[in-house]
Amino acid sequence: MPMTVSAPIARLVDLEDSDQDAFCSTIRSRRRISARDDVFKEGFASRYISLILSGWAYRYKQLEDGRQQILGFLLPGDLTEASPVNGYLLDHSVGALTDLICADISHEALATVCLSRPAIQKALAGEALAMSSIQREWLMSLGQRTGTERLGHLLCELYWRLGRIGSVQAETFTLPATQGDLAAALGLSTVHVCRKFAELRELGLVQTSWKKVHICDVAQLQALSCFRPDYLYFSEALTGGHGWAAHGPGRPPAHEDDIFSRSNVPRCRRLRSELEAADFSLLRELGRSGTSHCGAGYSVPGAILKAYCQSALNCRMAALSGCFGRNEASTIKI
Amino acid sequence: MPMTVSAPIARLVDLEDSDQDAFCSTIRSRRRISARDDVFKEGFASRYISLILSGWAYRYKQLEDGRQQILGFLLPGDLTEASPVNGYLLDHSVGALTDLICADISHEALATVCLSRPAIQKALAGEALAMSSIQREWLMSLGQRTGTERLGHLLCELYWRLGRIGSVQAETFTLPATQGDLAAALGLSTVHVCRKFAELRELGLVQTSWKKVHICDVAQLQALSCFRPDYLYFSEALTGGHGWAAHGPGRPPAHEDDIFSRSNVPRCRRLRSELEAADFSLLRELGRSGTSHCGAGYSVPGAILKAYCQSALNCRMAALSGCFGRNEASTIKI
DNA sequence: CGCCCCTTTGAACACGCTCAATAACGGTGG
DNA sequence: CCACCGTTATTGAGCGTGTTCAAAGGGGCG
Repeated sequence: MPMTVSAPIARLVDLEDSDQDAFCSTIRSRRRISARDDVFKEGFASRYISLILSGWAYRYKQLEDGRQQILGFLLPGDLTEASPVNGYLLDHSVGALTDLICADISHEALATVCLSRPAIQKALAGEALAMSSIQREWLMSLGQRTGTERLGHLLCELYWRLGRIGSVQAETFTLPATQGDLAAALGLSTVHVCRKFAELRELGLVQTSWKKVHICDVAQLQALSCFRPDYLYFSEALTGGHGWAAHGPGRPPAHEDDIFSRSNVPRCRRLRSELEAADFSLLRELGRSGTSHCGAGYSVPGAILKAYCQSALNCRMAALSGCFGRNEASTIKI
Repeated sequence: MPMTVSAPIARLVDLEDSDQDAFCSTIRSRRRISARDDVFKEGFASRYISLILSGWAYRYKQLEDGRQQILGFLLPGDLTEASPVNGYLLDHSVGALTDLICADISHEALATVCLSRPAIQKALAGEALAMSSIQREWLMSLGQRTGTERLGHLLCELYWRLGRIGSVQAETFTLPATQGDLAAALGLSTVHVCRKFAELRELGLVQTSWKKVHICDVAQLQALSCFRPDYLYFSEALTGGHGWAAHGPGRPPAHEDDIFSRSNVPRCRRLRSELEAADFSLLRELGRSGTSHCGAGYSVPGAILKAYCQSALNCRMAALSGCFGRNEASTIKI
């Protein structure tokens, strides 16, 4: 079966090729879902399990009066459910945070494969364990952690989970969730999430720009949030790996074939607003100054700028590195 | 295998006799655990699953600085885990809220039985589903519900779950958790739980006395708490049964062979403090007044008093009905 | 009888919320 | 290239829910 399917699941569960093939054979069809549409709706009977191939989704529940709680985020490679039980009524909905592509797996096919492939059965049980564990950690957050800790903890969780699937570069990742979404997840108001983001920024722990989050000091952010990666059940975490180092260089870069690429298009205005006078003098050294179509600015070879950003000499600019297109050879105009 | 084992599991999962026997054959040993001791400790490898035979337990997690969050309550008939995955490190602890008796089940034996008994496999999957669903509902509570709603919702959850196993009589159940425990579960302070209990009492929705909770108006309490029993995955709930009526008369009374019986010993002082002048005149009609060993008081045949209380003519006294010993023939001295 | 745990109550305070206004940004159509 | 629109982010002020600290009372249990 197609590469694009086996890639996400391979990252998640360490299956052999033959098991991966068996798993992929259970896929019935693929769906493309628009951002903010529902993948599954509460109250409906569960008819199949979906594997997220690209994009983000979120589990949520709603009260009659409209209050909404996000119960967890689903990243590429995640399953909407981890046990092939057919027909029960869903107690929560799953919505698409971004446009997304997912593969639908019938319960029956998966159950059958589980019988002949104990490795898959075990992988699913492990998935269920991890999902459940993350839910418990969220309970811990909502019940005991302060606003700052909650936000920091969520960022750490996403940092690790995204790192696992190769979607963190230079300590920076894309966060398609709005502050309103984060508020619904953290049990806070939108305004408060904004303030807590500002606090983390002032502490020098994170930097944000246009749906990108840069973690300046992972260790310190984790300490502040009482975050310990054990509960995610990553082998890297258990063997003492720490942060980026554990999933960095060795892995292939993320295969961004989803809608994220849309927000990767560099926008002149956005980039320029992030830069200060000091940065422009540095840029002048890197490239050749000139006048771009965005007005007065600088044309810098993408590869050079990217290398410069990733050197992390300038922390704030590193946060921008994710904004550049994948084609490093092209010239970036700023 | 012994009745005392099959009874709780039979209530939980609707298994045939032969399946129940198979399930019971997986039980390795029984343990007796003192209140506030741990059944399982976070960080240790999972070596077996425990079935609670009597008493209450609770899942919890702790932060380094001591903050503690209760993640859920385990009632008689509940399993500490619902998937026979061996050897992973536990991400949370399970503590004994009361003295408790539990049966230990080895992962291997259970996994083997699951292969030959699909009904058991399915029952376990259903258990996992229900546990997970309750966790999600708790996330909803902690994230979105106000203090009053949270407390009300928890009481409703316990009312239904206890009713399912026959531990609710006359809309009244034993609640061994202290207000401090409830606070740790609801993400509130002990003081606030106390105040919210007072609020529910003033609203005439519940009544409390010595570890007993009486729900005066289930429907109204559920409405106040945005509680809908669907998520518990009880067939009674799904078929439209409502409250006590669904699990009442037909079922055998709870077999209270646990430490709850300790708090069932009627204490003169306690009972008398709950009564008012009007009650004493009623008591005089029911029994014969006299002088008990607790000072001036009344001797009332237990059966008569119990019947009186259960008639629910006097709501407040109904709350006391659970305080009487099981031997209805004996005379209660008040 | 005395100790200790649990509950209850009061007062001051803080975290987080609501309301409201403004700014920033992306997308769209002219 | 620009103006406009809807969404998202930011900031301020006032307020309310829930917290902390402290003290007193009730009840079980040794």
